[in-house]
Amino acid sequence: MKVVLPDGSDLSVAEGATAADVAEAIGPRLAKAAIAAKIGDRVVDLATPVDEGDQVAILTPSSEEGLDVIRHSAAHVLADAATRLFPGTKVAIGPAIKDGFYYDFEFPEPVGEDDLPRLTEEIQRLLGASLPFERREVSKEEALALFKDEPYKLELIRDLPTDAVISVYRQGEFLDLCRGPHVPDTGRIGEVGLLSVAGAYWRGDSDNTMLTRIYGTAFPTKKELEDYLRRMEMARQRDHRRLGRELGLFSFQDEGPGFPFFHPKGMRVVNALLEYWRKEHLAAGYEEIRTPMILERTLWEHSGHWENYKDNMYFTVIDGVDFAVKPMNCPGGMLVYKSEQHSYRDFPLRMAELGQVHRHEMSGVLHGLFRVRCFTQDDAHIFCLPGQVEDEILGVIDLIRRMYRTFGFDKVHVELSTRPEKSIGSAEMWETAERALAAALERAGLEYVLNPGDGAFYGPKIDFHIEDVMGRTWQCATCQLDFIMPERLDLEYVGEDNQRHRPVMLHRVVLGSIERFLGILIEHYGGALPAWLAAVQVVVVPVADRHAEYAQAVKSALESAGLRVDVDLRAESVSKKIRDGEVGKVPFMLVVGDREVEQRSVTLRTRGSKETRSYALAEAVAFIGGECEVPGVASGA
RNA sequence: GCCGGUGUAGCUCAAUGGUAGAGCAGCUGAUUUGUAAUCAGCAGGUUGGGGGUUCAAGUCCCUUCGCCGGCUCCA
Repeated sequence: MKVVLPDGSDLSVAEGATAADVAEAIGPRLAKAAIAAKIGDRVVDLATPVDEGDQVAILTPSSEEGLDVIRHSAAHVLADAATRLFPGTKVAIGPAIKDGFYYDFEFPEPVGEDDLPRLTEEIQRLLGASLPFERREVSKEEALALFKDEPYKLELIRDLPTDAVISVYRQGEFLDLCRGPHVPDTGRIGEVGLLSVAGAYWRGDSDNTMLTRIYGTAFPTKKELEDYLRRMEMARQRDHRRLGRELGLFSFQDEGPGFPFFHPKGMRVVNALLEYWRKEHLAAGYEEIRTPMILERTLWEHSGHWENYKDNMYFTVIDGVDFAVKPMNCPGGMLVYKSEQHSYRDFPLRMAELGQVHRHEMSGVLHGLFRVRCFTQDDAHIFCLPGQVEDEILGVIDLIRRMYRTFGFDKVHVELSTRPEKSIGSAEMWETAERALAAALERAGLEYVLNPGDGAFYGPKIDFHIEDVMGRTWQCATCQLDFIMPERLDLEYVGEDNQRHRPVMLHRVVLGSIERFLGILIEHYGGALPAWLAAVQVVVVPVADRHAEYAQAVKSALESAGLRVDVDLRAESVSKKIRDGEVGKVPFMLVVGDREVEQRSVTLRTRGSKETRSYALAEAVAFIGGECEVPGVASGA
């Protein structure tokens, strides 16, 4: 009989052959590397028989799918080790995930990070034993009997549809309910490392039991595992919380959990970022407004926030009247809109607001600048005619992509989120809004993923995810279409027909949260921000005290050009000052000594490079000034 | 919020239940330095807060606060 290989060629194999036989027939090296196979779209065990005409691909650990198989198998070995070391342990689930795997357990005694070395040792012993993975298909009754002492497995089995094929895998002493596939034996898993222990609810529901989750990862070779651990360590080195402190940008205090404090250098960066932001928004036809932090409760009741968002809001009482601290800027922006009459001729009206919002996040989710309780949204509300909606969305998409490219975020992936359970407005309104967003995406030629039920409570949204240098993705920009709040807050405009109409409103952010975006940038650049964003752009390094006066003159010249400059007058060696400048991620350092004083010049050293170059002072100011120029469209000046 | 971990000087970390220490940073002084750490000295602490056990607590117990990791990528 014949099977079809991925390159389209046919391969003859004996009747009753398995995927492993196919691998063998292709070549001994492939057979050795093979860990699973793909028949059609199905990933299967190597022991799976193939049929006449099947599309067969052999999986090795070098593919994503192959890695998933070895990691999922590693999870089973972890469960084997855990149940051996801690008798009485109940097992839950253990899938492969991005970059690794986990397994959830209910242990009879507390198990923590300290137990990982023992578990790792046991895993290594099991890997060395090359225990075969044996698959068996069983009836539901048999499955229930096999797992009678495993409450979580029983729950899973009971939830399976009646016609489901139930398979179990055994390796060593460990039997697990599992769809598979797995590697042929534990000797084929490669190198396994356990990473961390954490709590996790059974099925992610906080009403359920808290289980102990052990995270790990597996790679075909020790080298790859070590590379991975090194990359993790690199990401740890780039942690914005650490860099933020070391670079003196911001801090967190016990007195304000989740509320960041920005220090002078942090504000320099924020202000540079906002300068860029304002340039882009001015050019894109936005006006800027600012609305109050605290507004009356009744407003939030009208807008629907009270009903849908009050668990995340902070409240206060002023002169016996209930007020709320704003968690979003839209109602305030809409009051600005309502403060005067509008004509269709005003549209589209683009009102931006760098609005600081407060949201009561659960204490356990706070995380540096990434998840805070107080942040600045680069918000805007666009009021327009129904017929202008698509063009406005396209304009927003264009602005988002242009601004992201400035930071090297060239890859963007897009999601369209639809009506959530908790929401307001009629079904028709939602349908119209969802269709409009989809249409704009089609016109922009952007591919997107549908994310049902993840929209805001007042309307569907398009989310933009960026990818940083370490391959992590972040949702930042969002563009939401809202027919509902204009209705609830009774917004109007006078149309061409001299009648009153309801405007359509778009909510959108580009950077999302200024604080979070800064955190992303810090990690993306490893603290070495582009010169235009750097808190200190230039350090002037006098060689000896007698050069201090000239160094100050150099500083003044640079500052006159609008640059952020420090001069290092400490009685330290040049080497020490250079080192501190490098550690401080300063883009440019200017060394001035006898030579420079005499020639009215400077010697420039650029961050990360040992090479130096001499400039006349005026040339240096022009050059560095150019390098530090805030990007963006020319403001016309 | 929940589970686990953790909390010692500004930072990174030491200290069998028995006198709280080091490096860096800071300050003072000396040094005047040419591209990633000059030398010396000084100062720095209610060991997160509160309570308890003990002759004795940084260390053990309780409680509270902060921080760190995690809380469906579904056998």
